[in-house]
Amino acid sequence: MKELATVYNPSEVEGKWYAYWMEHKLFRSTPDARQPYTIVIPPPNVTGILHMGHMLNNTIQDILVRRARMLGFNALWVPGTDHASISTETKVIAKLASQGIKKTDLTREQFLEHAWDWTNTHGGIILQQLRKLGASCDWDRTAFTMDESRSESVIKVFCDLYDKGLIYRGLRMVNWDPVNKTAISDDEVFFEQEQSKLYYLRYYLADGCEYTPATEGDVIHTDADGRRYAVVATTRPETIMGDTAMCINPKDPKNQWLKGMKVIVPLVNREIPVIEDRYVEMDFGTGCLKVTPAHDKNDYMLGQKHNLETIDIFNEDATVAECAGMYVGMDRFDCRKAISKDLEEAGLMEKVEDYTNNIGLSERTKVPIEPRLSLQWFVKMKHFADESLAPVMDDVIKFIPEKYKNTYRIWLENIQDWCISRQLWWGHRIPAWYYTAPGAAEESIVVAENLEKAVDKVRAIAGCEKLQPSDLRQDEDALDTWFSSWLWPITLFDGINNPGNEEISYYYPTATLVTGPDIIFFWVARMIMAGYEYIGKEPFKHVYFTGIVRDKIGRKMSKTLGNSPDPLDLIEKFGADGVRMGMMLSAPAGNDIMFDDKLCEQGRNFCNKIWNAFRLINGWDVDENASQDTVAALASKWFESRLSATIEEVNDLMEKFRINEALMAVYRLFWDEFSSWYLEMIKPAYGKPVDRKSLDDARRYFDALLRLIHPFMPFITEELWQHLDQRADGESIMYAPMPHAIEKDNDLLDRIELAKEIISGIRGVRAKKNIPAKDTLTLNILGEIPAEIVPLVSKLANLEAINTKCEKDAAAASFLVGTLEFNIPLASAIDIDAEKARIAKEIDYLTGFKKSVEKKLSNERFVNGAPEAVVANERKKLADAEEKLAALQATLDALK
RNA sequence: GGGCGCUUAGCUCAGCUGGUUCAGAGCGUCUGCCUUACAAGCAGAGGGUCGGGGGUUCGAAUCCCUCAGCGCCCACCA
Repeated sequence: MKELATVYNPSEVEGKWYAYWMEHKLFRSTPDARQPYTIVIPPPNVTGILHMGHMLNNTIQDILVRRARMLGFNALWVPGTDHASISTETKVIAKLASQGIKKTDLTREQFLEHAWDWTNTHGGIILQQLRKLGASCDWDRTAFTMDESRSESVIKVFCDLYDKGLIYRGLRMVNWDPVNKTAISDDEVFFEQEQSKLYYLRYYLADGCEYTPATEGDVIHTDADGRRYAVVATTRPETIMGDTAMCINPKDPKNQWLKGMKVIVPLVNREIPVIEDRYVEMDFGTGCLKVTPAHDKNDYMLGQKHNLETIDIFNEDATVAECAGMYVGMDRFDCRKAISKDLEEAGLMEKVEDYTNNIGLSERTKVPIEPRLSLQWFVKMKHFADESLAPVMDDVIKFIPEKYKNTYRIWLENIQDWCISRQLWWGHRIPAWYYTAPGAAEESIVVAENLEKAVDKVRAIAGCEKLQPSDLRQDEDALDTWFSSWLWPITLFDGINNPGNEEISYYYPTATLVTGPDIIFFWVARMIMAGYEYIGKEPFKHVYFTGIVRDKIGRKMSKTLGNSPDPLDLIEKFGADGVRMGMMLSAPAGNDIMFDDKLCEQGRNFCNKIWNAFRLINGWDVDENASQDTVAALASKWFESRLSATIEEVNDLMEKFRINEALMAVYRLFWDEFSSWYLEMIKPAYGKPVDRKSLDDARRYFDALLRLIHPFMPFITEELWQHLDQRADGESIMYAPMPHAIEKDNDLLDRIELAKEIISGIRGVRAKKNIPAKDTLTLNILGEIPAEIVPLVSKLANLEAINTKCEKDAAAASFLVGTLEFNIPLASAIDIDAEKARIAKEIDYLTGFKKSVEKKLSNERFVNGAPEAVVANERKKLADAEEKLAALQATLDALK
């Protein structure tokens, strides 16, 4: 065999094996007789690039898929991308802007052409990057939320829900961006503290209002002319033209006198009623709230509740509208200044205070959001919420970690209808058409999969037989991105267009969804809803929520902070396997991970460890005639059990999705048990050959270890697995079975642990006494150890003799394992004072320990109350302590 | 404001329904080693009264109360 470098070089092998896997279509899955194990990728934004969050997320998915594959499942990981309407449209607009093109100068068709160009050039870069990570996706299935099959499904579902009466068009208060003239979603609004003013405005009682005698506590304002008025505190005086009520808290003692009154909106001189609602905070301002249903979310809620009129006083660009009757055409902020001045001059401004409040700004244009009523499309959620709560609460769909069940439940219990229309072009266009029936005063709506069908539908209506396609006008809006994402696990298998087909029947429900808790509502919950609605089954069995990747001091990774490493640079530096391990080492489910390059370094070091262990085994010459010596035979028997123990542990941990702990278990098995102990046990003397049996055993264990590690570190394990034996072309560790646990010999495991402790004790003496490893020593045991482990201890501790049943030797270095004492006679005299001090210290500790145990045992309530086993155990502790103390005392006495 | 969660070694975290796998792991630190697989390594060592206080119990890192600090989600007071 050819000589291997002492350092593993990932870049030399990773590309090679990925190409090999692709060439032999090893990621490919089609339905067959095996059990399926399916994961659908949370589709990244089509124009996005790989960041650390993706690394974490996709590493986990790959680990799960690769493991399932080796466990004999027909494992499928479906990749794809999301059209991400808002984000992509924003990027395209920005790109056009840099070329001096405004979106408003383009037709919808022209814009979409640019968007598709952009998508096709930048699209899928992220999927290419995933390959560097080793992602074992079935690339032949790569999907896009806006490709033909997915689009068709989305439109079908829209029509279906509309026909079922679950989609409707209605008014809703949206976050309006007056610059882009579009509604934006809540998550695109960010809040900032702003120094603003609180204006106190006079609302005079309307003429003819019966005066209500003041009750105690009433705060009644009267001006110089004796006219009574209420005072309203507002940050937005420019909206008074839209006032349709004043609201007080019915329990507010200050404002009892206002009950049932009407007041006059200042400057506007319109009468509005005083309404009562507990929503109003009595302590804020004067306890009087002006209600402007068209321009505030809560006011809208009040308006609905109390049947108030809604006056929309702003245009799309947030200038004052015609219907306001005054300040028409003025920008909202100019209007605020003007109106404030006019109020002041009219004596209607009581006072102005400085005030700090949170104000919502558009993430895109940084201008304050204008809450605005507009006609939007909605999905009724009640029906869906009812169906999708129980499966999660009953663990039909298991959330990991479980705490998110709560979050999920609370959201569902307070669910609001889902606004699915967006004033965007990039996305699935809403399949609704408007037409005016002959003689009708208003437009009607028809929903259909396409224009042709829409026309057919319209013509079927009496009186509309002669309408032409050109008489129909399609809705301009696009659907919310999530309206395609929520179908993802279904549409990937064509379950909408082709219900009950082989693929959907086989791959659905999928096994595990790996995603972030931030999209539990947007995506996870809605997939569950769609799953039950369209397939009648849950979309996945498990949802594994990852944490957020932060930097090592806990800050979120962000472009502006520049604290986010480029994943590809990391792979370049540490190898994909090293980075994967680095990601996984500190990533318990649901916890944020503090990412540190150091962790990747640890991963890289582990690769190197594996590499060198292979070099060792690989370099041994075999003596075909030699038989296995007792130490190697024992080591082999032991390691088989030790391996099984970890296999069991890993199985258990993986089942609980404690992936980082599983990885750590494997890491320690390989590094400590296999490399530091097993290989040292069987290692032939320098220059000597190894016997055939020992080599075969070692290679067999190494093979098993590679398989155990492969899901975590696919590249190095493939490389070495291929080196380990002659493999046929197309053969891969990817399909080698995951090792199974055999029945463990627990007594043997205990005996070897004892041997290890003795060896460590001897090494400890060497370290303390500065005795080089190559100097042989004699070990005297004041008792016995199992004969079986004697040669093993002798070999690893480099002993020339082991004597049992020895007498105490005052001149020897000593140590205890359990209650058994070991002496090592030393050539040079031991430092008696130091030794005495050490032993005295130990006696001190043990005496204290003994006392506490005795105290416990002399407590009748403990002896009577505690379980038998616990009491027996305490007795043993006491006996052991006494034995140890006696031994130590004897040593101490001997030293004197 | 409502809800959820966290606080254990220098750092990142395990410790399930209270009692030998209860004080653990990895990394880091310290000491000694270039020992012929690996210095990206080997051997050894030190390190925490489990956030503070109180309670329940024979017994509490573990259960209850309380205080302090941190984080997340939702709703955001005009």
